[in-house]
Amino acid sequence: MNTQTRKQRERAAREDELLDRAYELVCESGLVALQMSHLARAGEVAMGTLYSHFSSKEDLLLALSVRSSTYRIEQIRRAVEWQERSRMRMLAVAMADWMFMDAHPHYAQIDQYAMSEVVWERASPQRRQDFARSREPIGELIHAVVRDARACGDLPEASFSVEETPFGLWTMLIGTNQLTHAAGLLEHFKIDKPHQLMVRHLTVWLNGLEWQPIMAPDDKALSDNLCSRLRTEVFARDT
Amino acid sequence: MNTQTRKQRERAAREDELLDRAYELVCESGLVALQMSHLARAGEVAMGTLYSHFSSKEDLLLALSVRSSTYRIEQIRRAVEWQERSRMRMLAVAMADWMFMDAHPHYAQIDQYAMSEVVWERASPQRRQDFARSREPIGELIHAVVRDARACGDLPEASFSVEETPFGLWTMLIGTNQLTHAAGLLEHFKIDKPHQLMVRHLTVWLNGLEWQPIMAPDDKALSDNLCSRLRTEVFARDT
DNA sequence: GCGAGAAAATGAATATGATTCAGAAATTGA
DNA sequence: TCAATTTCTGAATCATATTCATTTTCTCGC
Repeated sequence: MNTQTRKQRERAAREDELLDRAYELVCESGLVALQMSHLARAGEVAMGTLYSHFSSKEDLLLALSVRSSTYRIEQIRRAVEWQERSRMRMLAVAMADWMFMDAHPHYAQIDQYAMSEVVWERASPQRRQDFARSREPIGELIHAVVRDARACGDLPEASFSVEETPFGLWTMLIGTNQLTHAAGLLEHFKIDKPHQLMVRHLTVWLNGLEWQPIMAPDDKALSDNLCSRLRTEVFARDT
Repeated sequence: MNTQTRKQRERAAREDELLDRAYELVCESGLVALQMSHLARAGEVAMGTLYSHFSSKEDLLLALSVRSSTYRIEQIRRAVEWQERSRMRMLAVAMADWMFMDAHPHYAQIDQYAMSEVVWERASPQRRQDFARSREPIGELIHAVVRDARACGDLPEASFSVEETPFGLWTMLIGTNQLTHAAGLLEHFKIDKPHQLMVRHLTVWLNGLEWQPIMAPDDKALSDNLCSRLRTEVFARDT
């Protein structure tokens, strides 16, 4: 435990502190209004120090997105560890993500913005790699569910590799999130509750994969029931 | 045909001209490098004139996205008018969109960026409405396919309304596009050809809807065949 | 504990680029 | 033709991200 590491730890702690402050600022006045000088003031550091942590504003935003992974992972882990059949757990993963975004709309917004090429390209390569790595555990958790499902025969062997299987879920989650952020657009197309609708389409998709037990996508009671069970059994006592 | 309308037409023509130039600039040096002053120079107008057309840079970007609708619609119309069973046409819609994005990656990028809250919020309310309206025909085209499918019994009556039915397709398209723009991320998760993979997941989803005739998602030959038939029969002689 | 050298922090100055607006030019209508 | 109105102009302004010459703090051999 030499000096070097202590310094590094302190530095990491401050970076975390700065990200906390940045997130607070976003919550207070919105992502559009986030300014580096405000963050420097809020974090009680000079501009130069701020820039020694984040190579650009975009780098900071991607760092925020990296940070959100921790919370997401925690939610998803609970969903995956639920004592239920694999298909329910898969659906729970989607709900976990949704509940995360519902509880932290600003993270949802930042995540979406960070993945636009404009931000992605201006962030440092290091940060981009951090981002990819920070999401790895989510992949692993979900892949484990796929493997379980295959092992117990709930999910037939298909041409999809384990890695390819969750792609449909992933794109629906991201697509729904993106549509949600264009205020007024979904209303225009008579889409009322995008997340609920997404869950129904996920049910359709799971049926298409022949993931047992097959469910009726119009079983609203089941979906509501699942949702409330998740809230009480899996995500109890959360923010 | 009084003076007023002629003037309005001229104004609209210039706006179109400016959008042409803006798109060219994006193609030449990228979205990140797009500058209002460059556009003013390229379009041979003063800054003030530029701002009389677009209330902000973000407004311009959303206008570009609106403009891309025209091209998208043309592609999708062809797909929808294809002389095939409804399910094939639905898949063709997705491919049309993909082919559009493949042929115009910069529009794909702009569309995605424009739908981030940061851009969306800073664009004028008028432009946002224009955007929603510009996408309406796409909705109508797709809804027509759903109605056809229902009418001829290819798609069973389900709890989804006609408007709700394409949501799964829509989110997969948007989600795939977004993931594609975060360079390196998909590679990190061992996803090789996102668009092809998306088509396979769409097949799964269509199967889940019980949209006849049911197809095997792993039928690579079929997917490739569909793709090449589309190219020759539907989108022949395109950019 | 002391001081030279290295590392880190500072924030005023700079740079970039979006946006404005007072005046110039063009158009309209009597 | 010309006063009123509309449109256009681009230099000036403003907002902010980013830099870097100085100052401060830390490290370590003596």
